[in-house]
Amino acid sequence: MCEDKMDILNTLSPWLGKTSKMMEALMIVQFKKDKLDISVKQWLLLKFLYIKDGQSQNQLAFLTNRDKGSLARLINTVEKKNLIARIPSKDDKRVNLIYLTKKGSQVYEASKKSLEIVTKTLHNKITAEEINTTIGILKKVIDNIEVELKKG
Amino acid sequence: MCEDKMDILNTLSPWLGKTSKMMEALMIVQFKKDKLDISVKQWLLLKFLYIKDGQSQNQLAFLTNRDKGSLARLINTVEKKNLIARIPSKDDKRVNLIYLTKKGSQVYEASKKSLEIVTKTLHNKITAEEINTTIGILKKVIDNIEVELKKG
DNA sequence: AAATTTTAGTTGCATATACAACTATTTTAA
DNA sequence: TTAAAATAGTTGTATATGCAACTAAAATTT
Repeated sequence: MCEDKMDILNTLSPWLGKTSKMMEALMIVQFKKDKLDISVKQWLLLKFLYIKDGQSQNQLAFLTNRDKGSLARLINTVEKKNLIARIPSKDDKRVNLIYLTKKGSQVYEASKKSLEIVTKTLHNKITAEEINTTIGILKKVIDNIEVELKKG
Repeated sequence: MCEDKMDILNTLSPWLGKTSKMMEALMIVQFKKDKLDISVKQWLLLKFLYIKDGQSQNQLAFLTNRDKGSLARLINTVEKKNLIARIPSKDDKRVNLIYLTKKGSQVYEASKKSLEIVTKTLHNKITAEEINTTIGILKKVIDNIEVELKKG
């Protein structure tokens, strides 16, 4: 049956990349239609802040799976657009707490409508069970990698 | 049952990104262990050329799901390492045909061992059927997006 | 055959990323 | 309590990406 010939790197991996890229493209198209001048990565940052305001850069780097340096620059970009603000923590002078500005909050609220449309497109002919199944398998892949990377 | 609350953007999407990122990290670690001085994107380019040598930049951009400008620069980087060479096509003076150099071929051959190790790690507790299921669902997502993007 | 359109590739610009070296501050240990 | 180690964030460097404007060449129209 040749089941052992299956190879995640040659089969699954390209589809993961393509799906991510196309989902991002679709979101960008919708954001542009709705006159939202933000990228998907910027949007994701707003989303985490909308859920919980005043998080440190470190926490946000963890949540967004990003290098802290990379996150610092993403924050620079979004801060220049006046969507977020860095407020130094009083408890720990090393820490910046990041807050949504009024404008940032408004932009995120506005993005919800765009995302609803995108979500509707994505879900055609796909069940919640299928999504859960997929996530379960991806978690197993991630777990395998984490175990391996911890070995050193 | 709340099945209708499922949302690909909030649930599946982060896992796609995280899995891709971690697979890439694992490959980089293995490449470094094996003294291979290439990135995963560079490796992918070599892979497509190893399968079929002498492809145009346009073809390679399509295969790797990249913008042609982005691919041109990726080729610059890999060409500087003397792993590939641009050869102007004689039939069509606009076209560059990209060939693996001897060194490029050797590097790709060497990478196979690294990839075998990575593949072994990834496949722990995962069946071929699960991989196929996942790919099937991702294809449905991609199909939904393609239909939507073609609408304009 | 000349004019137009399409195609292949390059380049400028903005965004995004990882890694490593660095500063400043806080925590832990001696 | 001073020295060492850990932590938060910034910055330099290299890689990578998309979009749009551009050049050169080929294909199509007229």
